[in-house]
Amino acid sequence: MPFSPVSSKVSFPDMERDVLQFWKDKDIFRRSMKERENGPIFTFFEGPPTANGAPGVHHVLARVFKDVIPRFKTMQGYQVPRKGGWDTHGLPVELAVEAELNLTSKRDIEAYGIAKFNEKCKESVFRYVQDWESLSERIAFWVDMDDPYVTYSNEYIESGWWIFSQLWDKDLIYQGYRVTPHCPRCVTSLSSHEVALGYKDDAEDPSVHIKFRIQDSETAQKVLGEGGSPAYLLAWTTTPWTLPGNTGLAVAVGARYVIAEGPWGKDGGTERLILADALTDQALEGDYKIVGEISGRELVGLTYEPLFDYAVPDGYAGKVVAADFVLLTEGTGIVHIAPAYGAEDLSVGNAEGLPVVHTVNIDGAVTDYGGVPWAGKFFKDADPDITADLDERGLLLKGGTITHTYPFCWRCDAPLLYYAKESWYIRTTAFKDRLISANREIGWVPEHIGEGRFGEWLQNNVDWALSRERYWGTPIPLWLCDGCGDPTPIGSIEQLAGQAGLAGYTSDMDLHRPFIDDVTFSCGSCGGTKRRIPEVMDAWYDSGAMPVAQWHYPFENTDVFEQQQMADYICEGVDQTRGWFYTLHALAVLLFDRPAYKNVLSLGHILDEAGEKMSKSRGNVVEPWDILEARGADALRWYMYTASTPGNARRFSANLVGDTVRRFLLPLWNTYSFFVTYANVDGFDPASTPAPSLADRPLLDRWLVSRLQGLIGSVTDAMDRYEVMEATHAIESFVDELSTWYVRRNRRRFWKSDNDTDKAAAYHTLYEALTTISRLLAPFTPFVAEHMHRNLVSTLADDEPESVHLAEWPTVDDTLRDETIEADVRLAMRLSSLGRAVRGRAQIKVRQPLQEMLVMLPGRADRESLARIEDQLLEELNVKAVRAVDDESAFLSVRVRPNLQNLGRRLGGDLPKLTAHIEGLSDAELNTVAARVRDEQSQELAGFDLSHEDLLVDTSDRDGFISGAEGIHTVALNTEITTQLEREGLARELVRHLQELRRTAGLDVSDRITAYVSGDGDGVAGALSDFGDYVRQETLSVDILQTAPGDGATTNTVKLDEATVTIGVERV
RNA sequence: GGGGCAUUAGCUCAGGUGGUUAGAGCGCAGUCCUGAUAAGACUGAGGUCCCUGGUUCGAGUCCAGGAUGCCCCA
Repeated sequence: MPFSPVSSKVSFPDMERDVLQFWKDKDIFRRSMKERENGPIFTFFEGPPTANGAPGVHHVLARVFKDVIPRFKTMQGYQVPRKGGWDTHGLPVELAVEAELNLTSKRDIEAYGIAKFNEKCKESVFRYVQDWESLSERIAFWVDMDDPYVTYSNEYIESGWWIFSQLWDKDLIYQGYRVTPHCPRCVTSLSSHEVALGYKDDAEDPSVHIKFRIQDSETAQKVLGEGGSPAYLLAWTTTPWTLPGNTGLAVAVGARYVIAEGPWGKDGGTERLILADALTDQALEGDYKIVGEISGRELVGLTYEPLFDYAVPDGYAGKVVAADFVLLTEGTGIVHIAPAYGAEDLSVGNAEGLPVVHTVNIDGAVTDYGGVPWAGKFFKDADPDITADLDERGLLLKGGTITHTYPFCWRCDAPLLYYAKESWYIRTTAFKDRLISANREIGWVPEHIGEGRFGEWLQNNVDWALSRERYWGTPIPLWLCDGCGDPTPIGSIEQLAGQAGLAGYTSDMDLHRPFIDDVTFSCGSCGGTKRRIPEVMDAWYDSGAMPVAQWHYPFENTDVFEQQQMADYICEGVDQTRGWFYTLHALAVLLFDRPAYKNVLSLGHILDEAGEKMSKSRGNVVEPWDILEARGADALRWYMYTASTPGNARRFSANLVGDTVRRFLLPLWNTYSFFVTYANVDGFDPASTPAPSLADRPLLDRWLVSRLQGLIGSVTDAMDRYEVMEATHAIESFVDELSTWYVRRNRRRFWKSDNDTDKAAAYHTLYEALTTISRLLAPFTPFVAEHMHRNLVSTLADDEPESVHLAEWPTVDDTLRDETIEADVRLAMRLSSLGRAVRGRAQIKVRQPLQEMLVMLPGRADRESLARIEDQLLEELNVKAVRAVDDESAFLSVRVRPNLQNLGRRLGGDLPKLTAHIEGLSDAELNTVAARVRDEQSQELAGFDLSHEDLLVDTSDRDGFISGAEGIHTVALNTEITTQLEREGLARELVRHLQELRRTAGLDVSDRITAYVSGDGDGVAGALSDFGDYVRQETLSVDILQTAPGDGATTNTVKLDEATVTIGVERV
């Protein structure tokens, strides 16, 4: 027995566990890389997960897509190193530990002790590492986990330092302001997630319209024209406390503004106000008139007197600037800008050179500038004082209150303020154009992300705020002199150790806070002491540094780094667009002037069965382990690949994965099991049974061989384009045709008793298909592919690879392709389907033979095909003859239509003329036209010269005929049943019952029997007299006795053609 | 508020470059097959391709606007 038996009853999870054990025993993963050592390198970057939480289904999604491409490339001969990694730093880790320790603020953390706190963080990040590793193994995600990079290691940090010093040397690091949501009571920044927790819809705030007096200037005169009364810019705000920090006003350049004149002076005198035309009704009351009109563009560049002079630089004049966020739906179309207290304010301010002026301390108290009466008050409490002061000075147009949405601290309920803090930046905007052009070198799947989400993001690039006032992260390697402020960036441990006057350093120290904070050295310029700035890096910096830092470059592994510095392929969820995809890209462009990766697959999110986001709070999270236990990893993987375009969000449930098993894995397995069962019965050994040459094989064999070559081509092509779904869909339809057409149509060839060339051809053909499929499937469903390969290939010959994952990817042999045969079989399938439909409509079951099927085919090629597929149709549809007819007019009416694909472009607007002409033709005329088309002759219609390809001919049923048509093909059945046909039908019926009885009797398929048939009616006797040999042959009956069954027989009573018949079988 | 995606059969989803009668799986109804057999095959019903307008001889497909849902960023 050449092959291990394969039961059609299979537990995929059990089978997979065996395969896993085999991989482990034989070290297949490592060998799959080792054996390609001399192949070209295909570089994959693993985006590191954080192991402080358990992996979920969405991680499985990412990991199976990460896995499939490297497996494919490995089989193509590439060496695909896959270094694993762990992301270990960052705010989420800190927040989890904070919650665990019941700490609620940075003050708490510092009281607890940074060293102890960071120790807890470090412990927590590998809490679920076991889960991650076992899940990865179970789903066959092959990645090197023996030597992963870990972002908290000193080596990794040191590489991060090196990158920092490189950027510093290129003058790409600077200190600036960054606006963050800030709680004045907790004295801490909040993450966006925390901010989202604390919004209140019913916050009541002041709503004030403020007048900014325009300074006299040439520009002002030109814009405003002549006018005696003072002119003001009118702005609106809900945060009067920010007004002392105002350094600019923003307008919309495209909008129309007006000059309104009215009695708005302190003593009722006439004043002129400028505001957006669209908002005059909303903002102004009482008598006023419009005296002029100005475009927003003209306003830009005007200057105005600051409302308060105590905080702004001496002699500073406010500037009118352009901004795209100015709304014309509320306010005045002129927006008050305080760069210290708003993110948009700050970005406009940075772009326009507006100073950042703080008037509130970090604890929320108004700064004491000496003499401000409201100094020291809580910032919100100063609103009335400020408003009153402005009113006093005639700068308040109107005051009031508004109820709107405002964020509060989710912990202490204090109103948040958006507060500009000093922060360290990477000047990515200096490379904006290069970031954009480098992006064009990247292959995005789906394509739209590159131009859309990612491209837009790069277009709107702002400098990367690098520093975090936190604890558990890569310390920023910048030391400043406490005397003169002179900076020293540190690019390596060696450099640090070599500093003069070094203190607090030991060679084996942990580079994290707080230890690194104690390392100081002397300032070369002034003799002062240099201390590290307290901030740590944004954790995204770590992940973006991964191509460099995973190798501890440039301190080690320079050769490896140079080989693998640019990824051929990366893959993550779409949420990484502005995360890892960006930080990789930004650092690569800034450091190396090239993209970090050549191809990127961006995956959509996983939703639950109802289309809702999966989350713990909703309780709709599907556990990957449950599915793996029930259906297996191949099923889960195949579902991920086939269910939807990878970039789209997809719904997910255990049921959907179950469908995959039924639809794909079981038919595949059954085909495999079928082959093995009969190959073992016949002792078929592919090595010792000579393979008949292709020319000696029947048409269906040549079809399958050709079809298989086509499949290899399309799967390879799709995978080269990273179109995983396209590749898997192609395999799916092949397996479907293999199972439902090839195997079904050829079953007899496998179970007949002669061991002839035909049988050898069948075995070899199916064997080649199954072994090729196992290789094509290896990247997608590595388990079932392995099982098939090992059983069908490895065990037979020592020189065959012992694992499918060590085998080579199949390549197309064009000499085996035959388009004609593929067209033949497509036609056979289509005509069979039509024939069955006709039988269904006529209510004549396939078991009943019929005399004749008429087939009307339009093209010469199809008519030639028919001759080659005739025998398939006879058998499949159980008819005695298939006849091609030229003239279907007896049972069909003809329809002629213009071929739009040809004529649309050629005739354009004249097309309706032709359509109308054809519609007006009589049946006879249509038949003439159709006949010419069929003979492939050209003709003239409605004045147009038309070739046979310009017209399409098809048909529809006439009353009283049973026929079926699909597209251009039509079949009709002769439904007359003669006595002979009826007897043959009965014989087949009898065979079926006897076969069933054989099975009930538990007989082996090769057992010979005596059959008994007795009962009333002479139909059966007639059938046996005409078709007794046929029945004997089919049922392996030595004798058919028309008597009551003997004692040893298994019997049954069945209805045969109205008659009741007792049948029996007995082994001889 | 900005950007991106999605919306196609009861459900889950496919549908290069615009082209004739819009497909698959599941479910449903019916039938068949019977040496893959607690499997399998086929047929059928089922569609306002989210809405409105535009471009075009022709729009599920291209353009504009809108609706709903999701994601990212404010």
